Amino acid sequence: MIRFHNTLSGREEEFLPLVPGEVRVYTCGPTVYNVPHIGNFRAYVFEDLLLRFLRFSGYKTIQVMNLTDVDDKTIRDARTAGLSLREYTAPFIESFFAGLKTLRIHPADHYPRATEHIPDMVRIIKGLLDKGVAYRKEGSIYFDISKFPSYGRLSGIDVEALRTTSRIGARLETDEYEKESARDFALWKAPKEGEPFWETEIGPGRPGWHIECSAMSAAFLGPTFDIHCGGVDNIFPHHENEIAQSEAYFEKPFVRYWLHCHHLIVDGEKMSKSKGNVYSLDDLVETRRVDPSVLRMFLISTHYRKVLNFTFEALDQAAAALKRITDFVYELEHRAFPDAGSGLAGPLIAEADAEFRDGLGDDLNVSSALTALYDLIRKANSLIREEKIGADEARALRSFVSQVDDVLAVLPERREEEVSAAVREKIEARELARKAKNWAEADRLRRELLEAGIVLEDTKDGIRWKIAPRKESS
RNA sequence: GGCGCGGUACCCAAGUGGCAAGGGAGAGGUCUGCAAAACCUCGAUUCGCCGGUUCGAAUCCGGCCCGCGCCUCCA
Repeated sequence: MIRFHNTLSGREEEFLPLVPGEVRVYTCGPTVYNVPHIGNFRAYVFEDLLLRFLRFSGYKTIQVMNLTDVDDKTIRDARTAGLSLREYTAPFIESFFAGLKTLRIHPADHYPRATEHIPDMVRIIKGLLDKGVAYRKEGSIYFDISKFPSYGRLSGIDVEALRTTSRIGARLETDEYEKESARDFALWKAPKEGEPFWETEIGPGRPGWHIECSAMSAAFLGPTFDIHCGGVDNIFPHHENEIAQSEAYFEKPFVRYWLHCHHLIVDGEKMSKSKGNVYSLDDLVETRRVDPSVLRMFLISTHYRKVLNFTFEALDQAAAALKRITDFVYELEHRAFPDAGSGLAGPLIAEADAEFRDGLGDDLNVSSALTALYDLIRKANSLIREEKIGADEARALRSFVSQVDDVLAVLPERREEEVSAAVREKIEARELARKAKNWAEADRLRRELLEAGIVLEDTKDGIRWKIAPRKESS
């Protein structure tokens, strides 16, 4: 059984898709006015884990991720740069997709752009006007939240309090607003001098932020779909407003399960430009040479509904944890196993498999799932040591780890295990020195190789070497 | 002020009524020329604090303290 914590109910619920065997998922994507940071990627990695697990569990998945390529900031910055929206956003979109690849995030089925779905949005806005739940004011169109009784259900916000209160108890004079209520939100914004706008049947202008998700999710997934994900900051107002628009227009339930991931903080503090602690993927992977697998391991290993604290020490710990898995795989692939095994590997795998599935099925409890894997590794290593794992069993274990990694996707890409002739010669020279019991020379060469990222292991079956994981440098 | 998340060993982190998972780091040991890898052993009489319920609580209830997030078109 799969259970997810649904923000709508505030508790865990059994997950059953609308159409048996098929899951439709909408994941809030990037606003492409800037290079995405690792906090953004935490959300995408979480969503990737979710989708991978659903497929691992036998579901067919359809995933849509939007690209918000028109909003206030995008317009503002494009204007400053003297570029069109399309020109301005192109490099950020590219950076976003490059990041997905780096972190081995499986591509969504569709990446619709807001600017390419204006007609879909206009249709909904027009419908909302016709139904009387939206109104025009000075060229803009607003959604009237008083016409949507369940407004506030997702976020648990009291609409009455919202109407008169901003933060810290400060009262707002609602009369001063153009909108009829302080918290009515814009569906369509009147054109402003020098800003891009679209000529449409509801008049010239550009879309409000929330409407794109209502329009594009319906276009690809239908008016009702299974899962909608995003960061916790989107619960209010973004997702609350999406529900209002979609349900008021389609008169059908919008999303069945809302899954929100918490934020990533850095050194215990919120990422912010003023603190200078905002990291992009390139800052870590290119500049500091952090292994992308290690970064993914780090991002994945804290439960998605908890705040994740990014520190370089935590990254080192993730690297150590990952190494435990990669060393196990290395052992399975490079050791000479006896022909006959003990028959103990099968039950071990079955047990780990069940625990792994149960763990992730429990609202993506990665800790439990990883424990299943580590338990298997410890027990299997123990059997390997006792020569109780046969060649077939080693293959079965390797295959199980691969299956698990279809979900986690943390094992490094298979590196070409080729090194330069110079390194190869050095390894041989070190072997000769060792055979001659010239320990000083052998150790010196080993140290040199280690600095070049080559780890040597002397086993009773002979020398073997592996490429050390990349270690970040600051 | 409202809504929400969290406080479990040196670090990370599961567990949500019945003897406190797992990973890392650390200590000791086996193996090894030495390492590396691996395995074994050790490690919280205790789960932010104080009360309460219970045969029994990290887990339920009440109160308090601390950290953090959102309530600004920030995932």
